[in-house]
Amino acid sequence: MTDKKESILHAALELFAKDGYNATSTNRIAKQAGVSEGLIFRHFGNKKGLLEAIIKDAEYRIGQLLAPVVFEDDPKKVIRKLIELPFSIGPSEYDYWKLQFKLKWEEEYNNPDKMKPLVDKLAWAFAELGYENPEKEAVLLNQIIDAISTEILRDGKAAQEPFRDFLVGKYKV
Amino acid sequence: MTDKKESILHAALELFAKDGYNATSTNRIAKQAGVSEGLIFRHFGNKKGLLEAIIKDAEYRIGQLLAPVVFEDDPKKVIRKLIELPFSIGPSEYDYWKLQFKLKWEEEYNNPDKMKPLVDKLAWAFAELGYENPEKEAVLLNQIIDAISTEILRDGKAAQEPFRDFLVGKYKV
DNA sequence: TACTTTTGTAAGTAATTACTCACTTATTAA
DNA sequence: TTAATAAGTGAGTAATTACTTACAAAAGTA
Repeated sequence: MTDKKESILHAALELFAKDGYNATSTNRIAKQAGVSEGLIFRHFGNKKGLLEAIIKDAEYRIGQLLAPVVFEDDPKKVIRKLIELPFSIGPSEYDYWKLQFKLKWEEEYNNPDKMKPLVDKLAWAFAELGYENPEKEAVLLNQIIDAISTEILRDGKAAQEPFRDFLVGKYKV
Repeated sequence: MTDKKESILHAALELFAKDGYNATSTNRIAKQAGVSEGLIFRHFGNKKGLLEAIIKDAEYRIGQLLAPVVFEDDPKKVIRKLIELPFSIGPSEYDYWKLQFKLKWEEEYNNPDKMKPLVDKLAWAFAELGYENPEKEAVLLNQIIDAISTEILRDGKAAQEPFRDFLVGKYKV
């Protein structure tokens, strides 16, 4: 991976996350990356190819972030770690998440099964803890974390901070 | 409101909800509405003006939908009615909701206080029912309903149906 | 060294974009 | 009836779009 190729990926991620895929022209990406516009097409074929490269990257990073939850063996800790997850995201990763959430509404790039390993692990944890409907509890908590992450990305961590303890208390983890 | 003006609003809503604001050209809107492109600008000034007219309309409809919850006086019924709300949305209203959710990520049109009256009512209901943290419970349930609505818009009601009873049971309403 | 491949650029391209303008037709008001 | 306003059209426009191409520099390889 050359420096300029990385510049393109970085600039495009930032702009796609801020303004959206369609509202971002390859011209602006090239300018922000400090490269010629043609280089985008040399490296990624077309604009969609650039988006797909970014998505691949984002999925890898999200996988890395979820790993400590999915590979945790103590059911209580599984739940606690997930609740704390959105608060542990560094601002440098914000753009990856923002793009991820925006793409949820672009049918072509929405992959509902992406979170399945996590939800499965949660269901296991809730089952271990004797919950009556572990699968539904799992989906529900996953949705809650999703919603909190959304709020954090929009308004920052501070406003959501009280929720961490509230949830930890509610689930007794 | 003339017929053609309404055609424009209807076509634009459909296309904005499906493909997004930026990916929808005024040319396509005019074609789908069966009017000349110039008429869009006669009625709405510019493309943004058209979007704003649709948003105004959508906010009114969402207000109408929330009214039965906000003006309910029995705290248990407040919660129950909110849980059942996303399942009572008619498919004819789907486009309004889809657009609403998509715009959440366009900073210019995101209005976080839109749901405040609802969350306040929920907080009141939870307080009446003796919950320890009524405000947080309110925000949490609001987020859950938000997430369920999102899923319904993407995959249909059927897949989310089991959650209605699950939540009604969980909140004992 | 000499040759090949990769990386990079600048100047194009045709198509599409949001929007304007001169004009006609319909509706309303005096 | 007539005058004024509103609704509607179709053919423009300049700017922007994603993408191409011809070519040069750099890097890798023998």
